[in-house]
Amino acid sequence: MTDTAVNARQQQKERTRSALLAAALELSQEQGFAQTSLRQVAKRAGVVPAAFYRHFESMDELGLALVERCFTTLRVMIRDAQRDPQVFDHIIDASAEILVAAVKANKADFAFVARERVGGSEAVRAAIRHELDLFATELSMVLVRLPNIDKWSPEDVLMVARLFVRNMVAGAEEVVEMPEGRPDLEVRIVEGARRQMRLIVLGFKDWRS
Amino acid sequence: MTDTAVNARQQQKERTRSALLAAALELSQEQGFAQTSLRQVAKRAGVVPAAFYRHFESMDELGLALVERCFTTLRVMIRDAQRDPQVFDHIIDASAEILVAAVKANKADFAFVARERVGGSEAVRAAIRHELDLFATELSMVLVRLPNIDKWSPEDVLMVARLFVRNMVAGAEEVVEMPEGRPDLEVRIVEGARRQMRLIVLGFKDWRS
DNA sequence: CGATTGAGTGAACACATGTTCACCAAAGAA
DNA sequence: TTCTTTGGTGAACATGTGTTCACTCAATCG
Repeated sequence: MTDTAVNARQQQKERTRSALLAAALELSQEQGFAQTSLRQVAKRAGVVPAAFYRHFESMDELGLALVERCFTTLRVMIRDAQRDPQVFDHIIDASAEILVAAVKANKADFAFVARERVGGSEAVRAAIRHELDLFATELSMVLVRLPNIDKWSPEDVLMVARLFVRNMVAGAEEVVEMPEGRPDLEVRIVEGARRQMRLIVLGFKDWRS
Repeated sequence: MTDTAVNARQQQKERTRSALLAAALELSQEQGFAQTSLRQVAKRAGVVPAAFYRHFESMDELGLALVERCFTTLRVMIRDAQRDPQVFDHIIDASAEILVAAVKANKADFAFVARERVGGSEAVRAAIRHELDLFATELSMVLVRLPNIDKWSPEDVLMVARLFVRNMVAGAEEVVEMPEGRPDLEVRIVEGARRQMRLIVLGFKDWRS
């Protein structure tokens, strides 16, 4: 048999595994991951508590799987955005809108990352920080191709990449906390984020050391 | 009797109240406020669980009291720093060191604010966000006296104030998460924060609209 | 086909939680 | 002094928790 066989056994297992992940993500959005219990997750996934252990050793392991899944989603999105040349040309002006659109489309994922980045368990926190660091490194490889920056030292490029990531996370937090059905607030957030990005970029050409 | 009378009754009450607050702050630092139970707080404060209710209606109310206390501490610190004219003259270069020193001196308070700002209960989160907004407003009144900025629109000044507060919070988070006894990491954080601030400031003179 | 594997069950456990209640003893008021 | 107020006690409660165990029964294997 092929390893992507229509193996009903594995298929069913994968289905309840995603049900557990989805349930955990939902509950995290409602009350935070740390306040979410194994039993709640199992119940919402339509499964008995003991069955949880067939898929994860503990809630911590479930949390790490969730982090991984969120960042894969996120990474694909950023990659697609970068591929669009029009976006790359106006990277600063566009990035604010892209961010808001991305966050809105995957609100649950971003909410999880934003909340558990600082509030969650030690293991989950460390995993998220690591992923964000990776992000900053990737971003610095994009930034180094921008005018003015191309002559900076690698440390400075990384510094400004971190500054961007930090403000993206903060922007994501704002969108996540945004009440439902308030498009006026949304444009305010986009506008504020864009201005902050532009202000930062303005300093590029005068940066030394 | 005067209202600051050596009233043994009130005195004792106030003492166990602070014991409860201190216990809650300690436990928050170890495991997060949301994961801290009423019984744990009572036990560490050396009191029976039922006694908790003589001081707070719920853990949520205790959390709000903690937020208030943290920000009063913080406000005093910033006010003292502003009063020093030497600091005000080199506000940007100094602010990074001040921040790190302040965070290190009141690590528990800052850790609480940083964590519960996004991970805590709805009520606690709202309270912290409100206090931080107040902070940004206060800061904008300081910033408006700086060269270049004095002609900006009020919205733009507030925007840059928010940018600063956001990065201060992020810097505080870094210090809080910093492992014990790693002074090398500390200077890296100070240096990084200072560079980011300087980069932002560089944009001031070219800002328009 | 019969044997085996393994995802999901349901009950039980030992414990921690928030909240209540009647009670106590000391501080303060009369 | 006696009476009242009140911060703190200890026991009890109902409920939610993580984890275990022997079990079923359908999909898979030989």
